[in-house]
Amino acid sequence: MNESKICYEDRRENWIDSLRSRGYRLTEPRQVVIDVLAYSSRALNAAEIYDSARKKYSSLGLVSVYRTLEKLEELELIQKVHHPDGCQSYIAGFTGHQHLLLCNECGLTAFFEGDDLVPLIDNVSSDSGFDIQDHWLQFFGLCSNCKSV
Amino acid sequence: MNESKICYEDRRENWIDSLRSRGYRLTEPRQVVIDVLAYSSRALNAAEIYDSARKKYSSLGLVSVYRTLEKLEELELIQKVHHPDGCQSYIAGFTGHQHLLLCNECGLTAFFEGDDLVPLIDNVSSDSGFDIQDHWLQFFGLCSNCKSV
DNA sequence: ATCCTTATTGATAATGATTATCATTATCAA
DNA sequence: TTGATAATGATAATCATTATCAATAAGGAT
Ligand SMILES: [Mn+2]
Ligand SMILES: [Mn+2]
Ligand SMILES: [Zn+2]
Ligand SMILES: [Zn+2]
Repeated sequence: MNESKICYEDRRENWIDSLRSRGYRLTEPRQVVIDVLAYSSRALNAAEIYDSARKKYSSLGLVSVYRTLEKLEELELIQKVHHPDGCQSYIAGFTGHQHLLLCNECGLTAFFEGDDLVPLIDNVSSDSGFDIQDHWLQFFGLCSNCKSV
Repeated sequence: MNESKICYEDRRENWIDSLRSRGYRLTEPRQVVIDVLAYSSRALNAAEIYDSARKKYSSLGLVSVYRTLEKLEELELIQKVHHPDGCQSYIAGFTGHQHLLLCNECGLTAFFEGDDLVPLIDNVSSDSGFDIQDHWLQFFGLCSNCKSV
């Protein structure tokens, strides 16, 4: 039994439930977009999702991809991924306090947690006079597959 | 004597010297763009720079703003600032190992250093199998002016 | 100081990504 | 099954950025 497959399936169910409980209708365009993104381990932009989802549902319109992304982002089920060469791709949203880890080679995305920035934030606060409210932290590197090639 | 003014003036000189030593000509469009950005404590996008620089040089073309930004970025004198609502604005580049601190209210940008992420990077590396090469760290909050209002 | 080469410019058109419009279709509660 | 209307795909519009090109101006050579 594949552990990660179960996780992806749960994610798909959760996204669909969230849409429905918000009163949004469950349509085929939304389903195929969700099927692509909920199972992806890489961040995908609208065009990539469109290409992939059309293999299952060829009459899908690109505009519906944008509209579905908008809904999923509004419900905080997905989030934009910022990257040196583009900030318009999406991946599943964080659960709890997590940050992103991105493979520079294949784009694989992973989450990590356990950062403790409190001492640094205290120092920077008193040095700068800022009241620091949020932080972005993101790691880049090579995933285990790509580093061994 | 104003300390920060001297710093901005040095930055301006440095950018102009860098352009010239790279063989680029020193033109009025480039000078007014540099004058805006080198003295700015907020990240600015092309349109904002255009509006501001035209007050000094009204025949400036928007395209020349883009072209100048391209050159300055190529020379690593400026850098893009990623922000929840836009990633096309620029600020002076880092000197050494620095990170950004942004005011959510007025956009004031400051630099900080002194982060030590090595222990975290070691943990995440062994947990994930990634070879971590780079990191992005950015703080958001309220600057000393905005927090007291 | 005057030429001359050519990098640079601004006006304009083209591109590409995202968003708005609208008649048609499909969802889902009644 | 029906009906109100949310959602769709086709299409057009918008917006930011990039490409084209003839005219201009920077700056080294004379
Ligand atoms: Mn954190
Ligand atoms: Mn750092
Ligand atoms: Zn990889
Ligand atoms: Zn970004």
